[in-house]
Order: sequence, then structure tokens, then C-alpha cells
Amino acid sequence: MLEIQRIRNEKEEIIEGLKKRHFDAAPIVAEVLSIDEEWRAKKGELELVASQMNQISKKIGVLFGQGKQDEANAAKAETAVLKTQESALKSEVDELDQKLVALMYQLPNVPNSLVKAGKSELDNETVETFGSTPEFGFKPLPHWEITDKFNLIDFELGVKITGAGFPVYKGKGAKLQRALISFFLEEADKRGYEEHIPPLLVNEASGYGTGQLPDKEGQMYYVNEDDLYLIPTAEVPLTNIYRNVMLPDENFSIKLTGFTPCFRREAGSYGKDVRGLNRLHQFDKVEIVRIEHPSNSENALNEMIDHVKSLLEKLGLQYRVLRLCGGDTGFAAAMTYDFEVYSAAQEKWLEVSSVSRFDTFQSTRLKLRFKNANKKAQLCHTLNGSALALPRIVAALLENHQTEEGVNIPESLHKFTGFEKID
RNA sequence: GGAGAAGUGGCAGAGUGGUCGAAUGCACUGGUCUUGAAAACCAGCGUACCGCAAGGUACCGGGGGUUCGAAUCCCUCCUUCUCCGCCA
Repeated sequence: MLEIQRIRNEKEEIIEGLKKRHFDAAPIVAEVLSIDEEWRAKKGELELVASQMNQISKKIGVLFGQGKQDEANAAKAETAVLKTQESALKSEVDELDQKLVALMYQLPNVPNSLVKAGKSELDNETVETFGSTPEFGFKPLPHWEITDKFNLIDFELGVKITGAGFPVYKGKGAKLQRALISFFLEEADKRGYEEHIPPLLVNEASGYGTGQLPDKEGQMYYVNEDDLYLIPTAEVPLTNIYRNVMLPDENFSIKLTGFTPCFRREAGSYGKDVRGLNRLHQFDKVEIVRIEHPSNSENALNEMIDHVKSLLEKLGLQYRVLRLCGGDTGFAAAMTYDFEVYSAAQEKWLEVSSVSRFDTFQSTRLKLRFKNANKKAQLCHTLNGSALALPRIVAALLENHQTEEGVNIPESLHKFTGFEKID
């Protein structure tokens, strides 16, 4: 959510910035400002009436104390009109307030100045590429054939137990998962991220805090009986650790990491893009989250990008880094870099990580602030990224490191897998 | 799941209908004193919103209600503690 203060002060910049998303903010901004003005006027009236009520009430208290019953009762009569006014004004103010919030929820984050205008993924900029496409002396197999051949993942079994998109990892397939999780956590630890094991179900307030709610509830699994949501990413519980938090001073740089399964309903997706590990309802991911002073936001983003790059390099995967265009950048993000690894057998790029800065968009909702040098409360910046999501990494590892005999495991994983080859 | 108790400022802890946004202590900040420190003493010390300001409004777990007036009474939800039951 954008701060109302900012909408008041930077109206033109916001409208201009959101054009990069092909989002016409002008009508919403205009309505926000007009409701905001009306709200302030009504609020002023309400407070005036409340103030008069308070004065009379105090007077009545004093009069009763002095035993002046008659005068007190006379004063009581005065309040009748005020009371009616007060409750009318109060409901007007509440209604305006709700309208305002509902409108503000519709405004996406303003893209960073580096972000190019664009409509879809076709307009994303490739800012870096690493590695080269592996050469095979044979026709490489797609990962779903490799997992089948070596009995690593059983998709059919998952269908039996739960449904499509819930695979069962077996034997070396399961061990590879565990190894990758350990590897990612250890690498995050080396870079100063504190490991957390958060809840996998969150309440409604947390959903609002990070922006999954309102509007995106259809993408989350919902436990009706207890009014809880299964997390779509560890970002939700990790970031919400800092909901309603005031950091005592401006010397902070909070780095969190956590491994969790992630649950996504992915309603409406279908086709060959969802084959095998490409898209699942339940998958594993190690997430990194940062809470930063606004002045360190850019630096933090670069550190996160470096981190993800080093992970991919240690796994020996060819990758490219994209800076998403306005239209492809998520609603809450000011800037997002996507990491894609090349799948040799599928002959396409697979998204394996998304690193974003949110500036104050999340912290406004979260009420996550710090005391600045002037002892004033100021909003923190939040950032997060996947480091990394497992399924497509597994797909790329299996496909790109395959030989005619089996699959070579990258050396950085050996100490976690306990084996060097799948064959 | 059942029965009972409780939720007040950074912490501890008063306050059970009327100058209570809230005593007191601790912590913290500034000052006096001291060569320095401690102690002692003095002063300050919650958050948000509106306002140029003066000031005003709201907040005593969340929400709702009664009343001229609610931290205080009522309803409801949440959380914590104790006992019982169940359980990896």
C-alpha cells in the first residue's frame, strides 16, 4: 500500500510511474485525494463535537461531586443533540475511511526508476547471462523421464495420495531435495541470514501484512474451520515476524532465512508448462528476507542478487538475470529481478528465483518502522527473494547434468547428498 | 475438549463509573554534585491521526454495547496461566 502522505505529495510522480505498468492510476488517485479531503473535514467536525461532549461530561462529573444535581441534569440534556451529531459523523467518517483503504489497496507499487515500461514478460530486460548451454552427444531427456528412469520422483503416487501437483520424492530423489535445502540454508547462513522455522499456516492479519490479501485469497489454500491460510511462500510468516514492530534506532539490517514447503493452488494453470516439476501445488523453497533502512535498500538488493548468482554458479547451472518490466513486476514490488536457468532438454528457460524490493509498500501495511535520528518513526524497507525454489532447480540439475549413464551431482552438493552420481 | 483465573505504558505494578492518558518503582534521557564513576537530588520520558500553531481526538488484549461520562459495567472473540482429559 502506498502511504497516503505520498499520494498527497507526489501525485504526478505516482501516476507517471504507474504508467510503466500500463496502469492508469489517475482516476483512483483523484478519488483517493477527494475522499481524503472529505475525510479530514468530517474528522475535524467529529473531533470538535467529541471535544464538546468531553467538556460537558467533565462538568457533569464536577457538578455531581458538588452535589448540584439539578445543574448536572440540566447539562445532561445539552448532550442529546451532540450525541446524535456525533454518531452520525462517526459513521460518515468510518465509511469514508473504508472507501479510502479499499481504493488504496487497488494501487500497485510505483516501479523503481530503473524499471522499463512494458506490458508482459516479452518486455523484460536481460541484464546478465552466465554459462553456456551444455552439449550432449545424445538426445537429452526431460526431467520427468529421468525421474522415472531412476525412480526419483513418483508423480502418479502423489495423485493417488493427494492429487496432481503433489509429487512423492523417493530414494536419491528425496535425498537430493534434502541436500539442496541444507546447501541453500548453509549458504544463507554464511551470508549472515538467521535461520527460522516458521509456521506453515498463517492468520488473516499476516496475509494482509505481506499483501496476499485482499484479492489473492484464491491462490492460497484456506483452512475454513480455523480461518487459516497455508503459506504460499515463507515470505509471509518471515516478514510478519516484524508486523507492528518499532525498531529502537536506525542501526539495523535484519536478514532472515527459512526453509518451508510452499502451497499454491495455481488455479487456472494447465498444459505442457506444468509438466513434471515445472509447476506444483506443493514445493520446497528457501527464502531470504531483509528489513532495511531505506538508504540500504539498493545495496541489500544487490547483495541478494549476488547471493542467488553464486548459488546457481555453485550448482553449475547456466542462467540469466532479468529485470522485469513494469507490467510483469508483481503488484507489491518496486523492482524485481528474475533468475532463470536453461533447461537443455525442454529447450526453455525456467524461473527459479525472484528477488524483489518493496520499499515501504509492505511496511506501510505491516506497520514496520524504526526510530530515526530525529526520534521520529519512519517506515522500513522490505526485500525478499527465493534462494532458491527447489523443483525447477532439480529439473535443471537432472537435465543439464545428465549423461548417458545417469546424472552427475555438482560437487558443492556432495557433502549433503552423500553420493556423486545418480545411476 | 472441560473447569477456573488473568490480560494496564520498555518492564514491574496501582487503579473497579467522573479533572485517569493513567499513581508508584525500575529502566532510559538530560542536568546538578564529583578529578572520574557510583550514589543522591532535579527535570524529562508512549503511539497514531488532524492542525502552520495553540491545541484537539483516539488508544488500558481485539471488536461491539450500556452511560452525559468506561481502564473500571455488559456481550463476544483472542491470548496466557492453573487443574482435568486427549495426544506425536
